[in-house]
Amino acid sequence: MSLMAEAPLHRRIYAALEGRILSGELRPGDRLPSEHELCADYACARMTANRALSELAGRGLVVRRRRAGTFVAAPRAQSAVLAIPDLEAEVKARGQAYGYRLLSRQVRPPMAGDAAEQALADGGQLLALDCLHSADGRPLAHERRRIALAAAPAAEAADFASMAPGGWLLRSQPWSGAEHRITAIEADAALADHLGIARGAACLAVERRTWRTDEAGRETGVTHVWQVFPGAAYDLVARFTPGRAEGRHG
Amino acid sequence: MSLMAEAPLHRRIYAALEGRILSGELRPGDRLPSEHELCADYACARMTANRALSELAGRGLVVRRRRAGTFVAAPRAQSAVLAIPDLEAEVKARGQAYGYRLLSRQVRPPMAGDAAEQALADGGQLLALDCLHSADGRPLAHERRRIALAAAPAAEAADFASMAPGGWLLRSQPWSGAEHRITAIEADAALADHLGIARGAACLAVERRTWRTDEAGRETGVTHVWQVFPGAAYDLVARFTPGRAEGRHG
DNA sequence: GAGTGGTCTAGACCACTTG
DNA sequence: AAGTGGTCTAGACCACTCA
Repeated sequence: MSLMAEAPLHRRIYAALEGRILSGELRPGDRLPSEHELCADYACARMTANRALSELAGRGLVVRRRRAGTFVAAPRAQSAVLAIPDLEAEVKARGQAYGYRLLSRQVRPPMAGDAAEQALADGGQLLALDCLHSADGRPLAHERRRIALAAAPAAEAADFASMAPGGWLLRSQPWSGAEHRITAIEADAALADHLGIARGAACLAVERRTWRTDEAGRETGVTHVWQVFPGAAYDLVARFTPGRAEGRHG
Repeated sequence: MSLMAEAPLHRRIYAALEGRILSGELRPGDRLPSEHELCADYACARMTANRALSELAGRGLVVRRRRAGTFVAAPRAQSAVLAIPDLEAEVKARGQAYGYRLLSRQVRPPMAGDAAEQALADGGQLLALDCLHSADGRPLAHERRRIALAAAPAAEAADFASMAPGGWLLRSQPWSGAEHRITAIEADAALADHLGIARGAACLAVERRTWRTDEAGRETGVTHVWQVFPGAAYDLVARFTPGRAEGRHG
């Protein structure tokens, strides 16, 4: 029935096995055909069958064990690909006018009581920015940004009065890992004022920590940001598939 | 210096190239060595170099174009792997006592005004559940669950008075895709009562839609759930790496 | 001990695309 | 037209581990 007969053989094998797993015909713990059996079934070389099975394993749908065989992976994990967009690109992609305003800028050492700043700067200087993003003139997010100047010295000369730090960092600073924390908070007086909402209104807060790993495997903090969105104005959307998360960005 | 000399060759090639990208030595748009050049550099067969480059492409770090070559991918996308755990497993993993209570259960057709229910049931019957999850006796989440009985007929006989529907569905119902929507809301009177918080308090709301794709590529809705967490009691954490998202679930 | 997956080789043909 | 990646073959040796 399918018009996909032109697909590469390794992909057809992959798709056939994936279909049997996703449909429930093969259940967690069930054994898949061995590479040898697939070679016979599809009249192909072992590398071709291997590639299909390896890709299933890479996506977490199956587990491969020497001597034992290939098995459908455990109860499918709940992991999702969450798109956390660059705000400027996101707003423009929706056809709205993007606005940006720098509220404050300081170069200073980390504050004594702030563990996050201490961890980021590790004794060095910090660039501390507060700024506001808007879409079609309506406040979209308040951003509290900290950049470790030891890791990104060029940030000190960058013109963050006219350019949001997120996009600049993304374009110019390599990074190797990051962590998000998403939570709901109530707007305090300052946030309510900046975002034009009632004090106590529910907001979505996204905290992001970004680091770089050097050759020796040591992690160096690059930036730390808290973005707060009015709850009514912003959703985060995540798509996911069984097993290891998979998705396109863009 | 590294003690990783025992790693497979394709992985060493992969790691070397990944390091040059993540360190910033190779910048977006830069060209990587061709497969032929890597063969010469590492004294290996072309398939081995191909595997390293293919894996980089699979993770979104590079883009490969015939005749042109392999290039560092565009400005690294902001996509993260978000772990959205099965609540029971998550609570128990934290060493807390998990509690579950069914608040209401109905088998009925979709409600006239509810587009989400219409889309899920498509004329068929619906199992509508409201329930409450708790950790160490404190309310953790209110769950409003809808299950399409056409897609999961076994749900009608399942004992959701003593067992949360999420885990049962995950274990017994195959699925092929899902979508999350995360937002901040203020607790209404009923939510405040169930969760033991003040009316108007900020809450994290996670809406999840899960579907199954059949052989013909048609999507059939399986379940739709809204989970609401007290903002102060729950965070979602996402980890990510440049390019295509990658992560472990567990 | 036998069968599995993990890796690798040294070729091959093809499609595509770009210089 | 030439060089690139995409795919595939028909072998090979090894490590592991389960029966």
